[in-house]
Order: sequence, then C-alpha cells, then structure tokens
Amino acid sequence: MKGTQLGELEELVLLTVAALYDDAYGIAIMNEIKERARRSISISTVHAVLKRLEDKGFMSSRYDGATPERGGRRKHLFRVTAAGEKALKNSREIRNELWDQIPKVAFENG
Amino acid sequence: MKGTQLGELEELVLLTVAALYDDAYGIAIMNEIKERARRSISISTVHAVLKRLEDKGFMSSRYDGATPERGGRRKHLFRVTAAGEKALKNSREIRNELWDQIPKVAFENG
DNA sequence: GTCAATTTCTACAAATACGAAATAAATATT
DNA sequence: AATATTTATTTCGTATTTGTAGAAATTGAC
Repeated sequence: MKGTQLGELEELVLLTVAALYDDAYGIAIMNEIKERARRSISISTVHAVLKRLEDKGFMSSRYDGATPERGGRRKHLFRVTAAGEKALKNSREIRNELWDQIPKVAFENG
Repeated sequence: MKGTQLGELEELVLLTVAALYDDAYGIAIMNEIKERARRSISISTVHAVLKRLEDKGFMSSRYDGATPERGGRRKHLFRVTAAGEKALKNSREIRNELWDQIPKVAFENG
C-alpha cells in the first residue's frame, strides 16, 4: 500500500471525526463508533488511528480546554483536511460504482 | 479485528466478486480492480484475499473450465455467500448513516 | 497533593502486499 | 502419442501497514 490508502478502521474514524465536527476527540469518537457502528474498540486504539491519520495528512488537530466539567486533561480535537475529504469521497465513489454494477442475481441465496 | 470484520481490501474484492457475478476468478478480479478502483494489486495478493474471504465464510467457490478461448487451466470461480452479502450491506449502511450525519461545514477548507 | 479525564507508550496480532517458483489443466503442434 | 504452448492457480518466503489493547504518563481542576 502506498500510504495514501485508507484502512477500514481509519475510514470509519475519519468519517466519525467529520460527523462529530467540532467535538471530535478520542473518547467522543470511541463512543460514537460504539453507538453508530455497534463496534467496541479501546480508547488506545482510537488514539493510535488518530495519530496515523494525522501523519498521513488526512486530519489536522489542536488542543482545546473548552469547558471541562470537573477536572481532566485538555481535549485533543481533530478535523478532516481537504486530503481527508478527498480520500473519503474517493472510497465512497468506487464502492458506489461497484454496487451499481452488481446484478440482482449475484445475491440470491449464498 | 474479530475475524468477522471485513478489511478494506477484503471489502473491495468481495464487492468485485459480486459485480463480476459468474466470471469472478483471480485474474478477472485483479483486472476489474485495476480498472474500477484505479489500483494495482498483484495476482498473489488477490489470491491471498480470496482465500481469506472463503475461510471467513464470505464466499464459496468451485472450479469450472467453461469455454476457454484457447487452452488454459480451469478457473477458480467465486461467489458471495449470504454471510458475505450481509457483511457488505452492513458496512455500507454504517457508512451511509455517518455520511448523512456530517454537517456541510465539516468539509469547508481543510 | 488528590482525583478524574485524556493522551501517550509499548507490544503484539492481523491484514495487505509482492516476486518468484512450482503446478495444473486445457489446447495446439509435430 | 509426445511435446510445446497457453492460461491460470498455488505455494512460499518475507516485509510493511493496519488494527488492537493494557499500562503508564500527563494534565488540569479542585
């Protein structure tokens, strides 16, 4: 793989960051994935993926302490870059084209 | 990953098998991916993924020599099982739901 | 200093990737 | 019938990237 390729979980995380928009940080992302994708992943997994996505240029980030309820470290907030948006749209388009090409019969009883 | 989870390439291959329907075998799949996804993968990679998908129960296979143009070994033909169809549809649905949730502003300049 | 929220570190498992060599089955050529 | 040619799969060895979680460290509010 070239390094511009999105892995399955990377894509899910990137999409979730976009969906959470201005509150996209580790724990919120983990929870959103658990809820939306009915899938449990650990917080360290989320952070590892976040780091990789930023290294690849698909996300940018900043720290923001905004309104901590009661103690706690600053949040590391993420957002999707133009490159990330492009990668996301490309993946979607390719899959959509393939879906359109699938004949109904391809799916009648396995 | 649990083992029921589809990797990014696995999903692409599974989709391609469905799209090719009754002519889904190694080389045809490789070519289709090259054309549709503008992505070059080697034939050994394709066969490795095919094997993994079958082991996971997402595809079934048979051998068929049907109408070889000019000599050549039997093709190993694949098709998507009900479990494979389900996995494919599940991935699509989750992503679609996330896409629907993304606010337009999430994508204005990276 | 204590406590809670969050990130970072470390390590390992699974998936992706390729090139080359070995095999196999079918047809064509002699 | 024996041999060559064609098309395709299978096996093998190895390397890199992606996916995963547990434990440790950091930060900030009190």
